[in-house]
Amino acid sequence: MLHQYNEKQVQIIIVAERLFAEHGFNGASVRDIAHGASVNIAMISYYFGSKEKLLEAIFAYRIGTTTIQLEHLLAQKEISTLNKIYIMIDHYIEKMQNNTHFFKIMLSEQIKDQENKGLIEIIFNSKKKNFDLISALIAEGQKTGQFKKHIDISLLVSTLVGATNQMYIGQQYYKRLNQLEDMPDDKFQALFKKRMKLYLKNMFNAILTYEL
Amino acid sequence: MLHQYNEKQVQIIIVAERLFAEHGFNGASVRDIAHGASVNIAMISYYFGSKEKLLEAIFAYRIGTTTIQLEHLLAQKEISTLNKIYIMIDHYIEKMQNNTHFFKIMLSEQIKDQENKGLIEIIFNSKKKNFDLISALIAEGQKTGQFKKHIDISLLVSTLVGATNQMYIGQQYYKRLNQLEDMPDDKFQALFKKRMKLYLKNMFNAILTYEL
Amino acid sequence: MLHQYNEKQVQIIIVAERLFAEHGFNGASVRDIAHGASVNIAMISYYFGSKEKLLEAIFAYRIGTTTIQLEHLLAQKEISTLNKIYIMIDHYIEKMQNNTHFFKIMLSEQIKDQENKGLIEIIFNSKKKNFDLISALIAEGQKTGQFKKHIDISLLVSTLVGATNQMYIGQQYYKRLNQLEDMPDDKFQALFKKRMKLYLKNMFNAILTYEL
Amino acid sequence: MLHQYNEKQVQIIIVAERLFAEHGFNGASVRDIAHGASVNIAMISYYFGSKEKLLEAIFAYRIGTTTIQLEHLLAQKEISTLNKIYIMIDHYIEKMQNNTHFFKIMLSEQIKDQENKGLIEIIFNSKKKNFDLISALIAEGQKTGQFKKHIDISLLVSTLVGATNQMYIGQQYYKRLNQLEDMPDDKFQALFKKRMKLYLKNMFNAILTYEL
DNA sequence: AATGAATGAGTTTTCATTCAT
DNA sequence: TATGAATGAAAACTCATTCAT
Repeated sequence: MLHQYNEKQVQIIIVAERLFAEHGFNGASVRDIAHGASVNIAMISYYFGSKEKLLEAIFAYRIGTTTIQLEHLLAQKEISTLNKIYIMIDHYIEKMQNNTHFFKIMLSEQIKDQENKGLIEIIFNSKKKNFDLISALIAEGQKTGQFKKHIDISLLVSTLVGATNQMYIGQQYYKRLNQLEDMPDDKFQALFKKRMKLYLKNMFNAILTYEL
Repeated sequence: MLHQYNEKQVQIIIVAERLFAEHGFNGASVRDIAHGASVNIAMISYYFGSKEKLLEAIFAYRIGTTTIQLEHLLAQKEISTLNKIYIMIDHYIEKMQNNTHFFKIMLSEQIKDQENKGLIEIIFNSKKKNFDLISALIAEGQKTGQFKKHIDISLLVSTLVGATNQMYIGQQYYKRLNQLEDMPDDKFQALFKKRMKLYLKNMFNAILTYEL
Repeated sequence: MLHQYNEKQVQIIIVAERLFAEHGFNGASVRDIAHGASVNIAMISYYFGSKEKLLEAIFAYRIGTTTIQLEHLLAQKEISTLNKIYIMIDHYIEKMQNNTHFFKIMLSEQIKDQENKGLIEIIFNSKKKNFDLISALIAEGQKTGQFKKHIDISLLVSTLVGATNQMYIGQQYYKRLNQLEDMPDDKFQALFKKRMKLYLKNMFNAILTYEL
Repeated sequence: MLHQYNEKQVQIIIVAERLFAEHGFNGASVRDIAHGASVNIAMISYYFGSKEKLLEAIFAYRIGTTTIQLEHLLAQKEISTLNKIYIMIDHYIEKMQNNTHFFKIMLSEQIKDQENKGLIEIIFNSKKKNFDLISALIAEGQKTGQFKKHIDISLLVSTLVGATNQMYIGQQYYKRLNQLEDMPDDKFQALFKKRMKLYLKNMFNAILTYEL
């Protein structure tokens, strides 16, 4: 299951991830990836079999390491359910920021009509894990009466994922629409992240607790 | 401003839109588009100049016709502000469903590092319109005290757009996660749309009115 | 023999001549020519039959009008043979300067392996006329003892044509090699022409009169 | 500086040189060149980067090896200045005959409005070398009083180059104008070369020594 | 007589992959 | 194990010409 990639393979994966994110899967050429990773062109076929398999390798490399730590975090008893939601939001945003490239690829691949069956399964399993994790969390909150009944978990997850992605993708537009173009980029990033977190927490609080 | 495309040009645009959505911009070849539209390959250069320009034409074709009707709808006096929000949500979902391909392309192009400056402007202008429209709406609700203060419009729009997109994109996963695989597709679609609309309306109600 | 070209045809010929000279026959496209002449693309095939025929038309247009005036000039009795040579040189240089484009095309077409049989004949006839004209002139000079015997007329003509062409083509190199780059272009042109004429006259004088 | 081309690259260069000479740069297709050199089409991009770069490679390949031997020849002390001029003429004609294709390309590229800046420099440097070499030679002759004063070296070189090129290019016309069409081609070639050499030597003798 | 639309064959270049070593 | 060389297929685009009107 857990592939062990050697140094050069990881090098290739990192570069490929960036180029796939920046130009799309078809827009990034094996040549460019090889050049970016300072390896011979033939190495990509040699190591991964094909360009498609390289994409899968990226998923295998990134997805393996993710959910576990969150699981542990959420298992802790002394934290309130709502705080766990907040932690999850923070966690998601941080993870997205640290894996921008991968998040973009993941989104891109979901948009397309996926010819690649392998990826569909990988993505489904990842979603399933999130779904189960959050289901448990919501159930916990509902049992204590903190959260309202009848919450569509799938749509709730889509809300978190979709809203966050969209915010992140639309960062530059946010800058312009809110006249923050003069702010230096690192300052803006910090401000933006703060606002996102606050906004999403308020939103989830509202969604989960406010009954019409 | 408003390009008038002839029958064959529209034919090409429709096919290109579908193929760009299904395979990405670089994944769809001019050859395939020409074949799909039953025109000679050279016609695409002849009519649009280049593949990139064809993409821009798709945007020009789709974006021109959109916001106007919504503007009129929201201008009506006898509808309550909250209902206008609901109308907007319905409108967005319907529009998305009727323009799936275009929505996917739009999202795809936002994900990539946009080399195409023309598109960035087109997308920005579209976002600006939505932003202004919703800003006015929210302000209206705030003035009457229905909506809470301090709402980040940009993030709110991102929430609508992102959540809806993500739901729509993840439809097939939704089906599997909620054990609806046996339901015929048209029935599922109807059910899904109903749930989305309901969910989003509740969500927006909560977001806009619930003060911590 | 003498085609009569209408206004639009002449327009096309002028533009084609320039573009063929600047980019070569294959480097200049019918599209560019049509655009440059502000006519419909189809007009070129319509008027001339094909791109190749257009090239022939340029030759027909340019060659028809040339030698006659020189013939008259050289027929005059009161001018000395050597002065006639000088007149011919001046005439050739002026003609070249006023028909740069055509001269370039003519040279270009001679360089290539000529697939176009029509052109070969046209060029041959033009050469034949020059040959005959100069033969008569030289014979005249030889009869009076002014010119030396045994002059290879073909090579002599090649010398005039080739040297002048080469000088003209290499103008910019001349400028740089002789450190005249700061001189304004019109001044340089005048100087260059003056030098060419003087040089060639001296040269021909030497060639024709100096016996080892 | 001096590129080292491998066997296949040289193969391509030789074929490209011929085809560029015969049909012009734009008239010769990469496909034809590849076919002529019995290599895969992609190899041309692979080896040279592009068609234009291939043209530059031809220049690099041909120009590197030329002037050196002439320099040595002219450096010899025991040969009279005039004889050096004769040697130079013989040398130039032989070189032209052995590099017909390249000479044609060189001329072609000078005729066109050169978009290719690289080539301009290459050609200029080559001209500069010839210019310097001949300048020294002429100065030598002038010092001994053999040659007349005030000789425009640039125009003199143009005369040699232009006249010789023009003669060579107009070979077939020469044949017809001098009724030598029945002579077998190899015999004609030999005769023609002999006549050219003799003619040019006489001409240069006259030009350099005959003062009006 | 004149032309906008259309076309098939052509262009150069790049692609992901495989081969020979 | 690793790689420079090589390749066939495909890419987007342009070509000169013709068609329908």
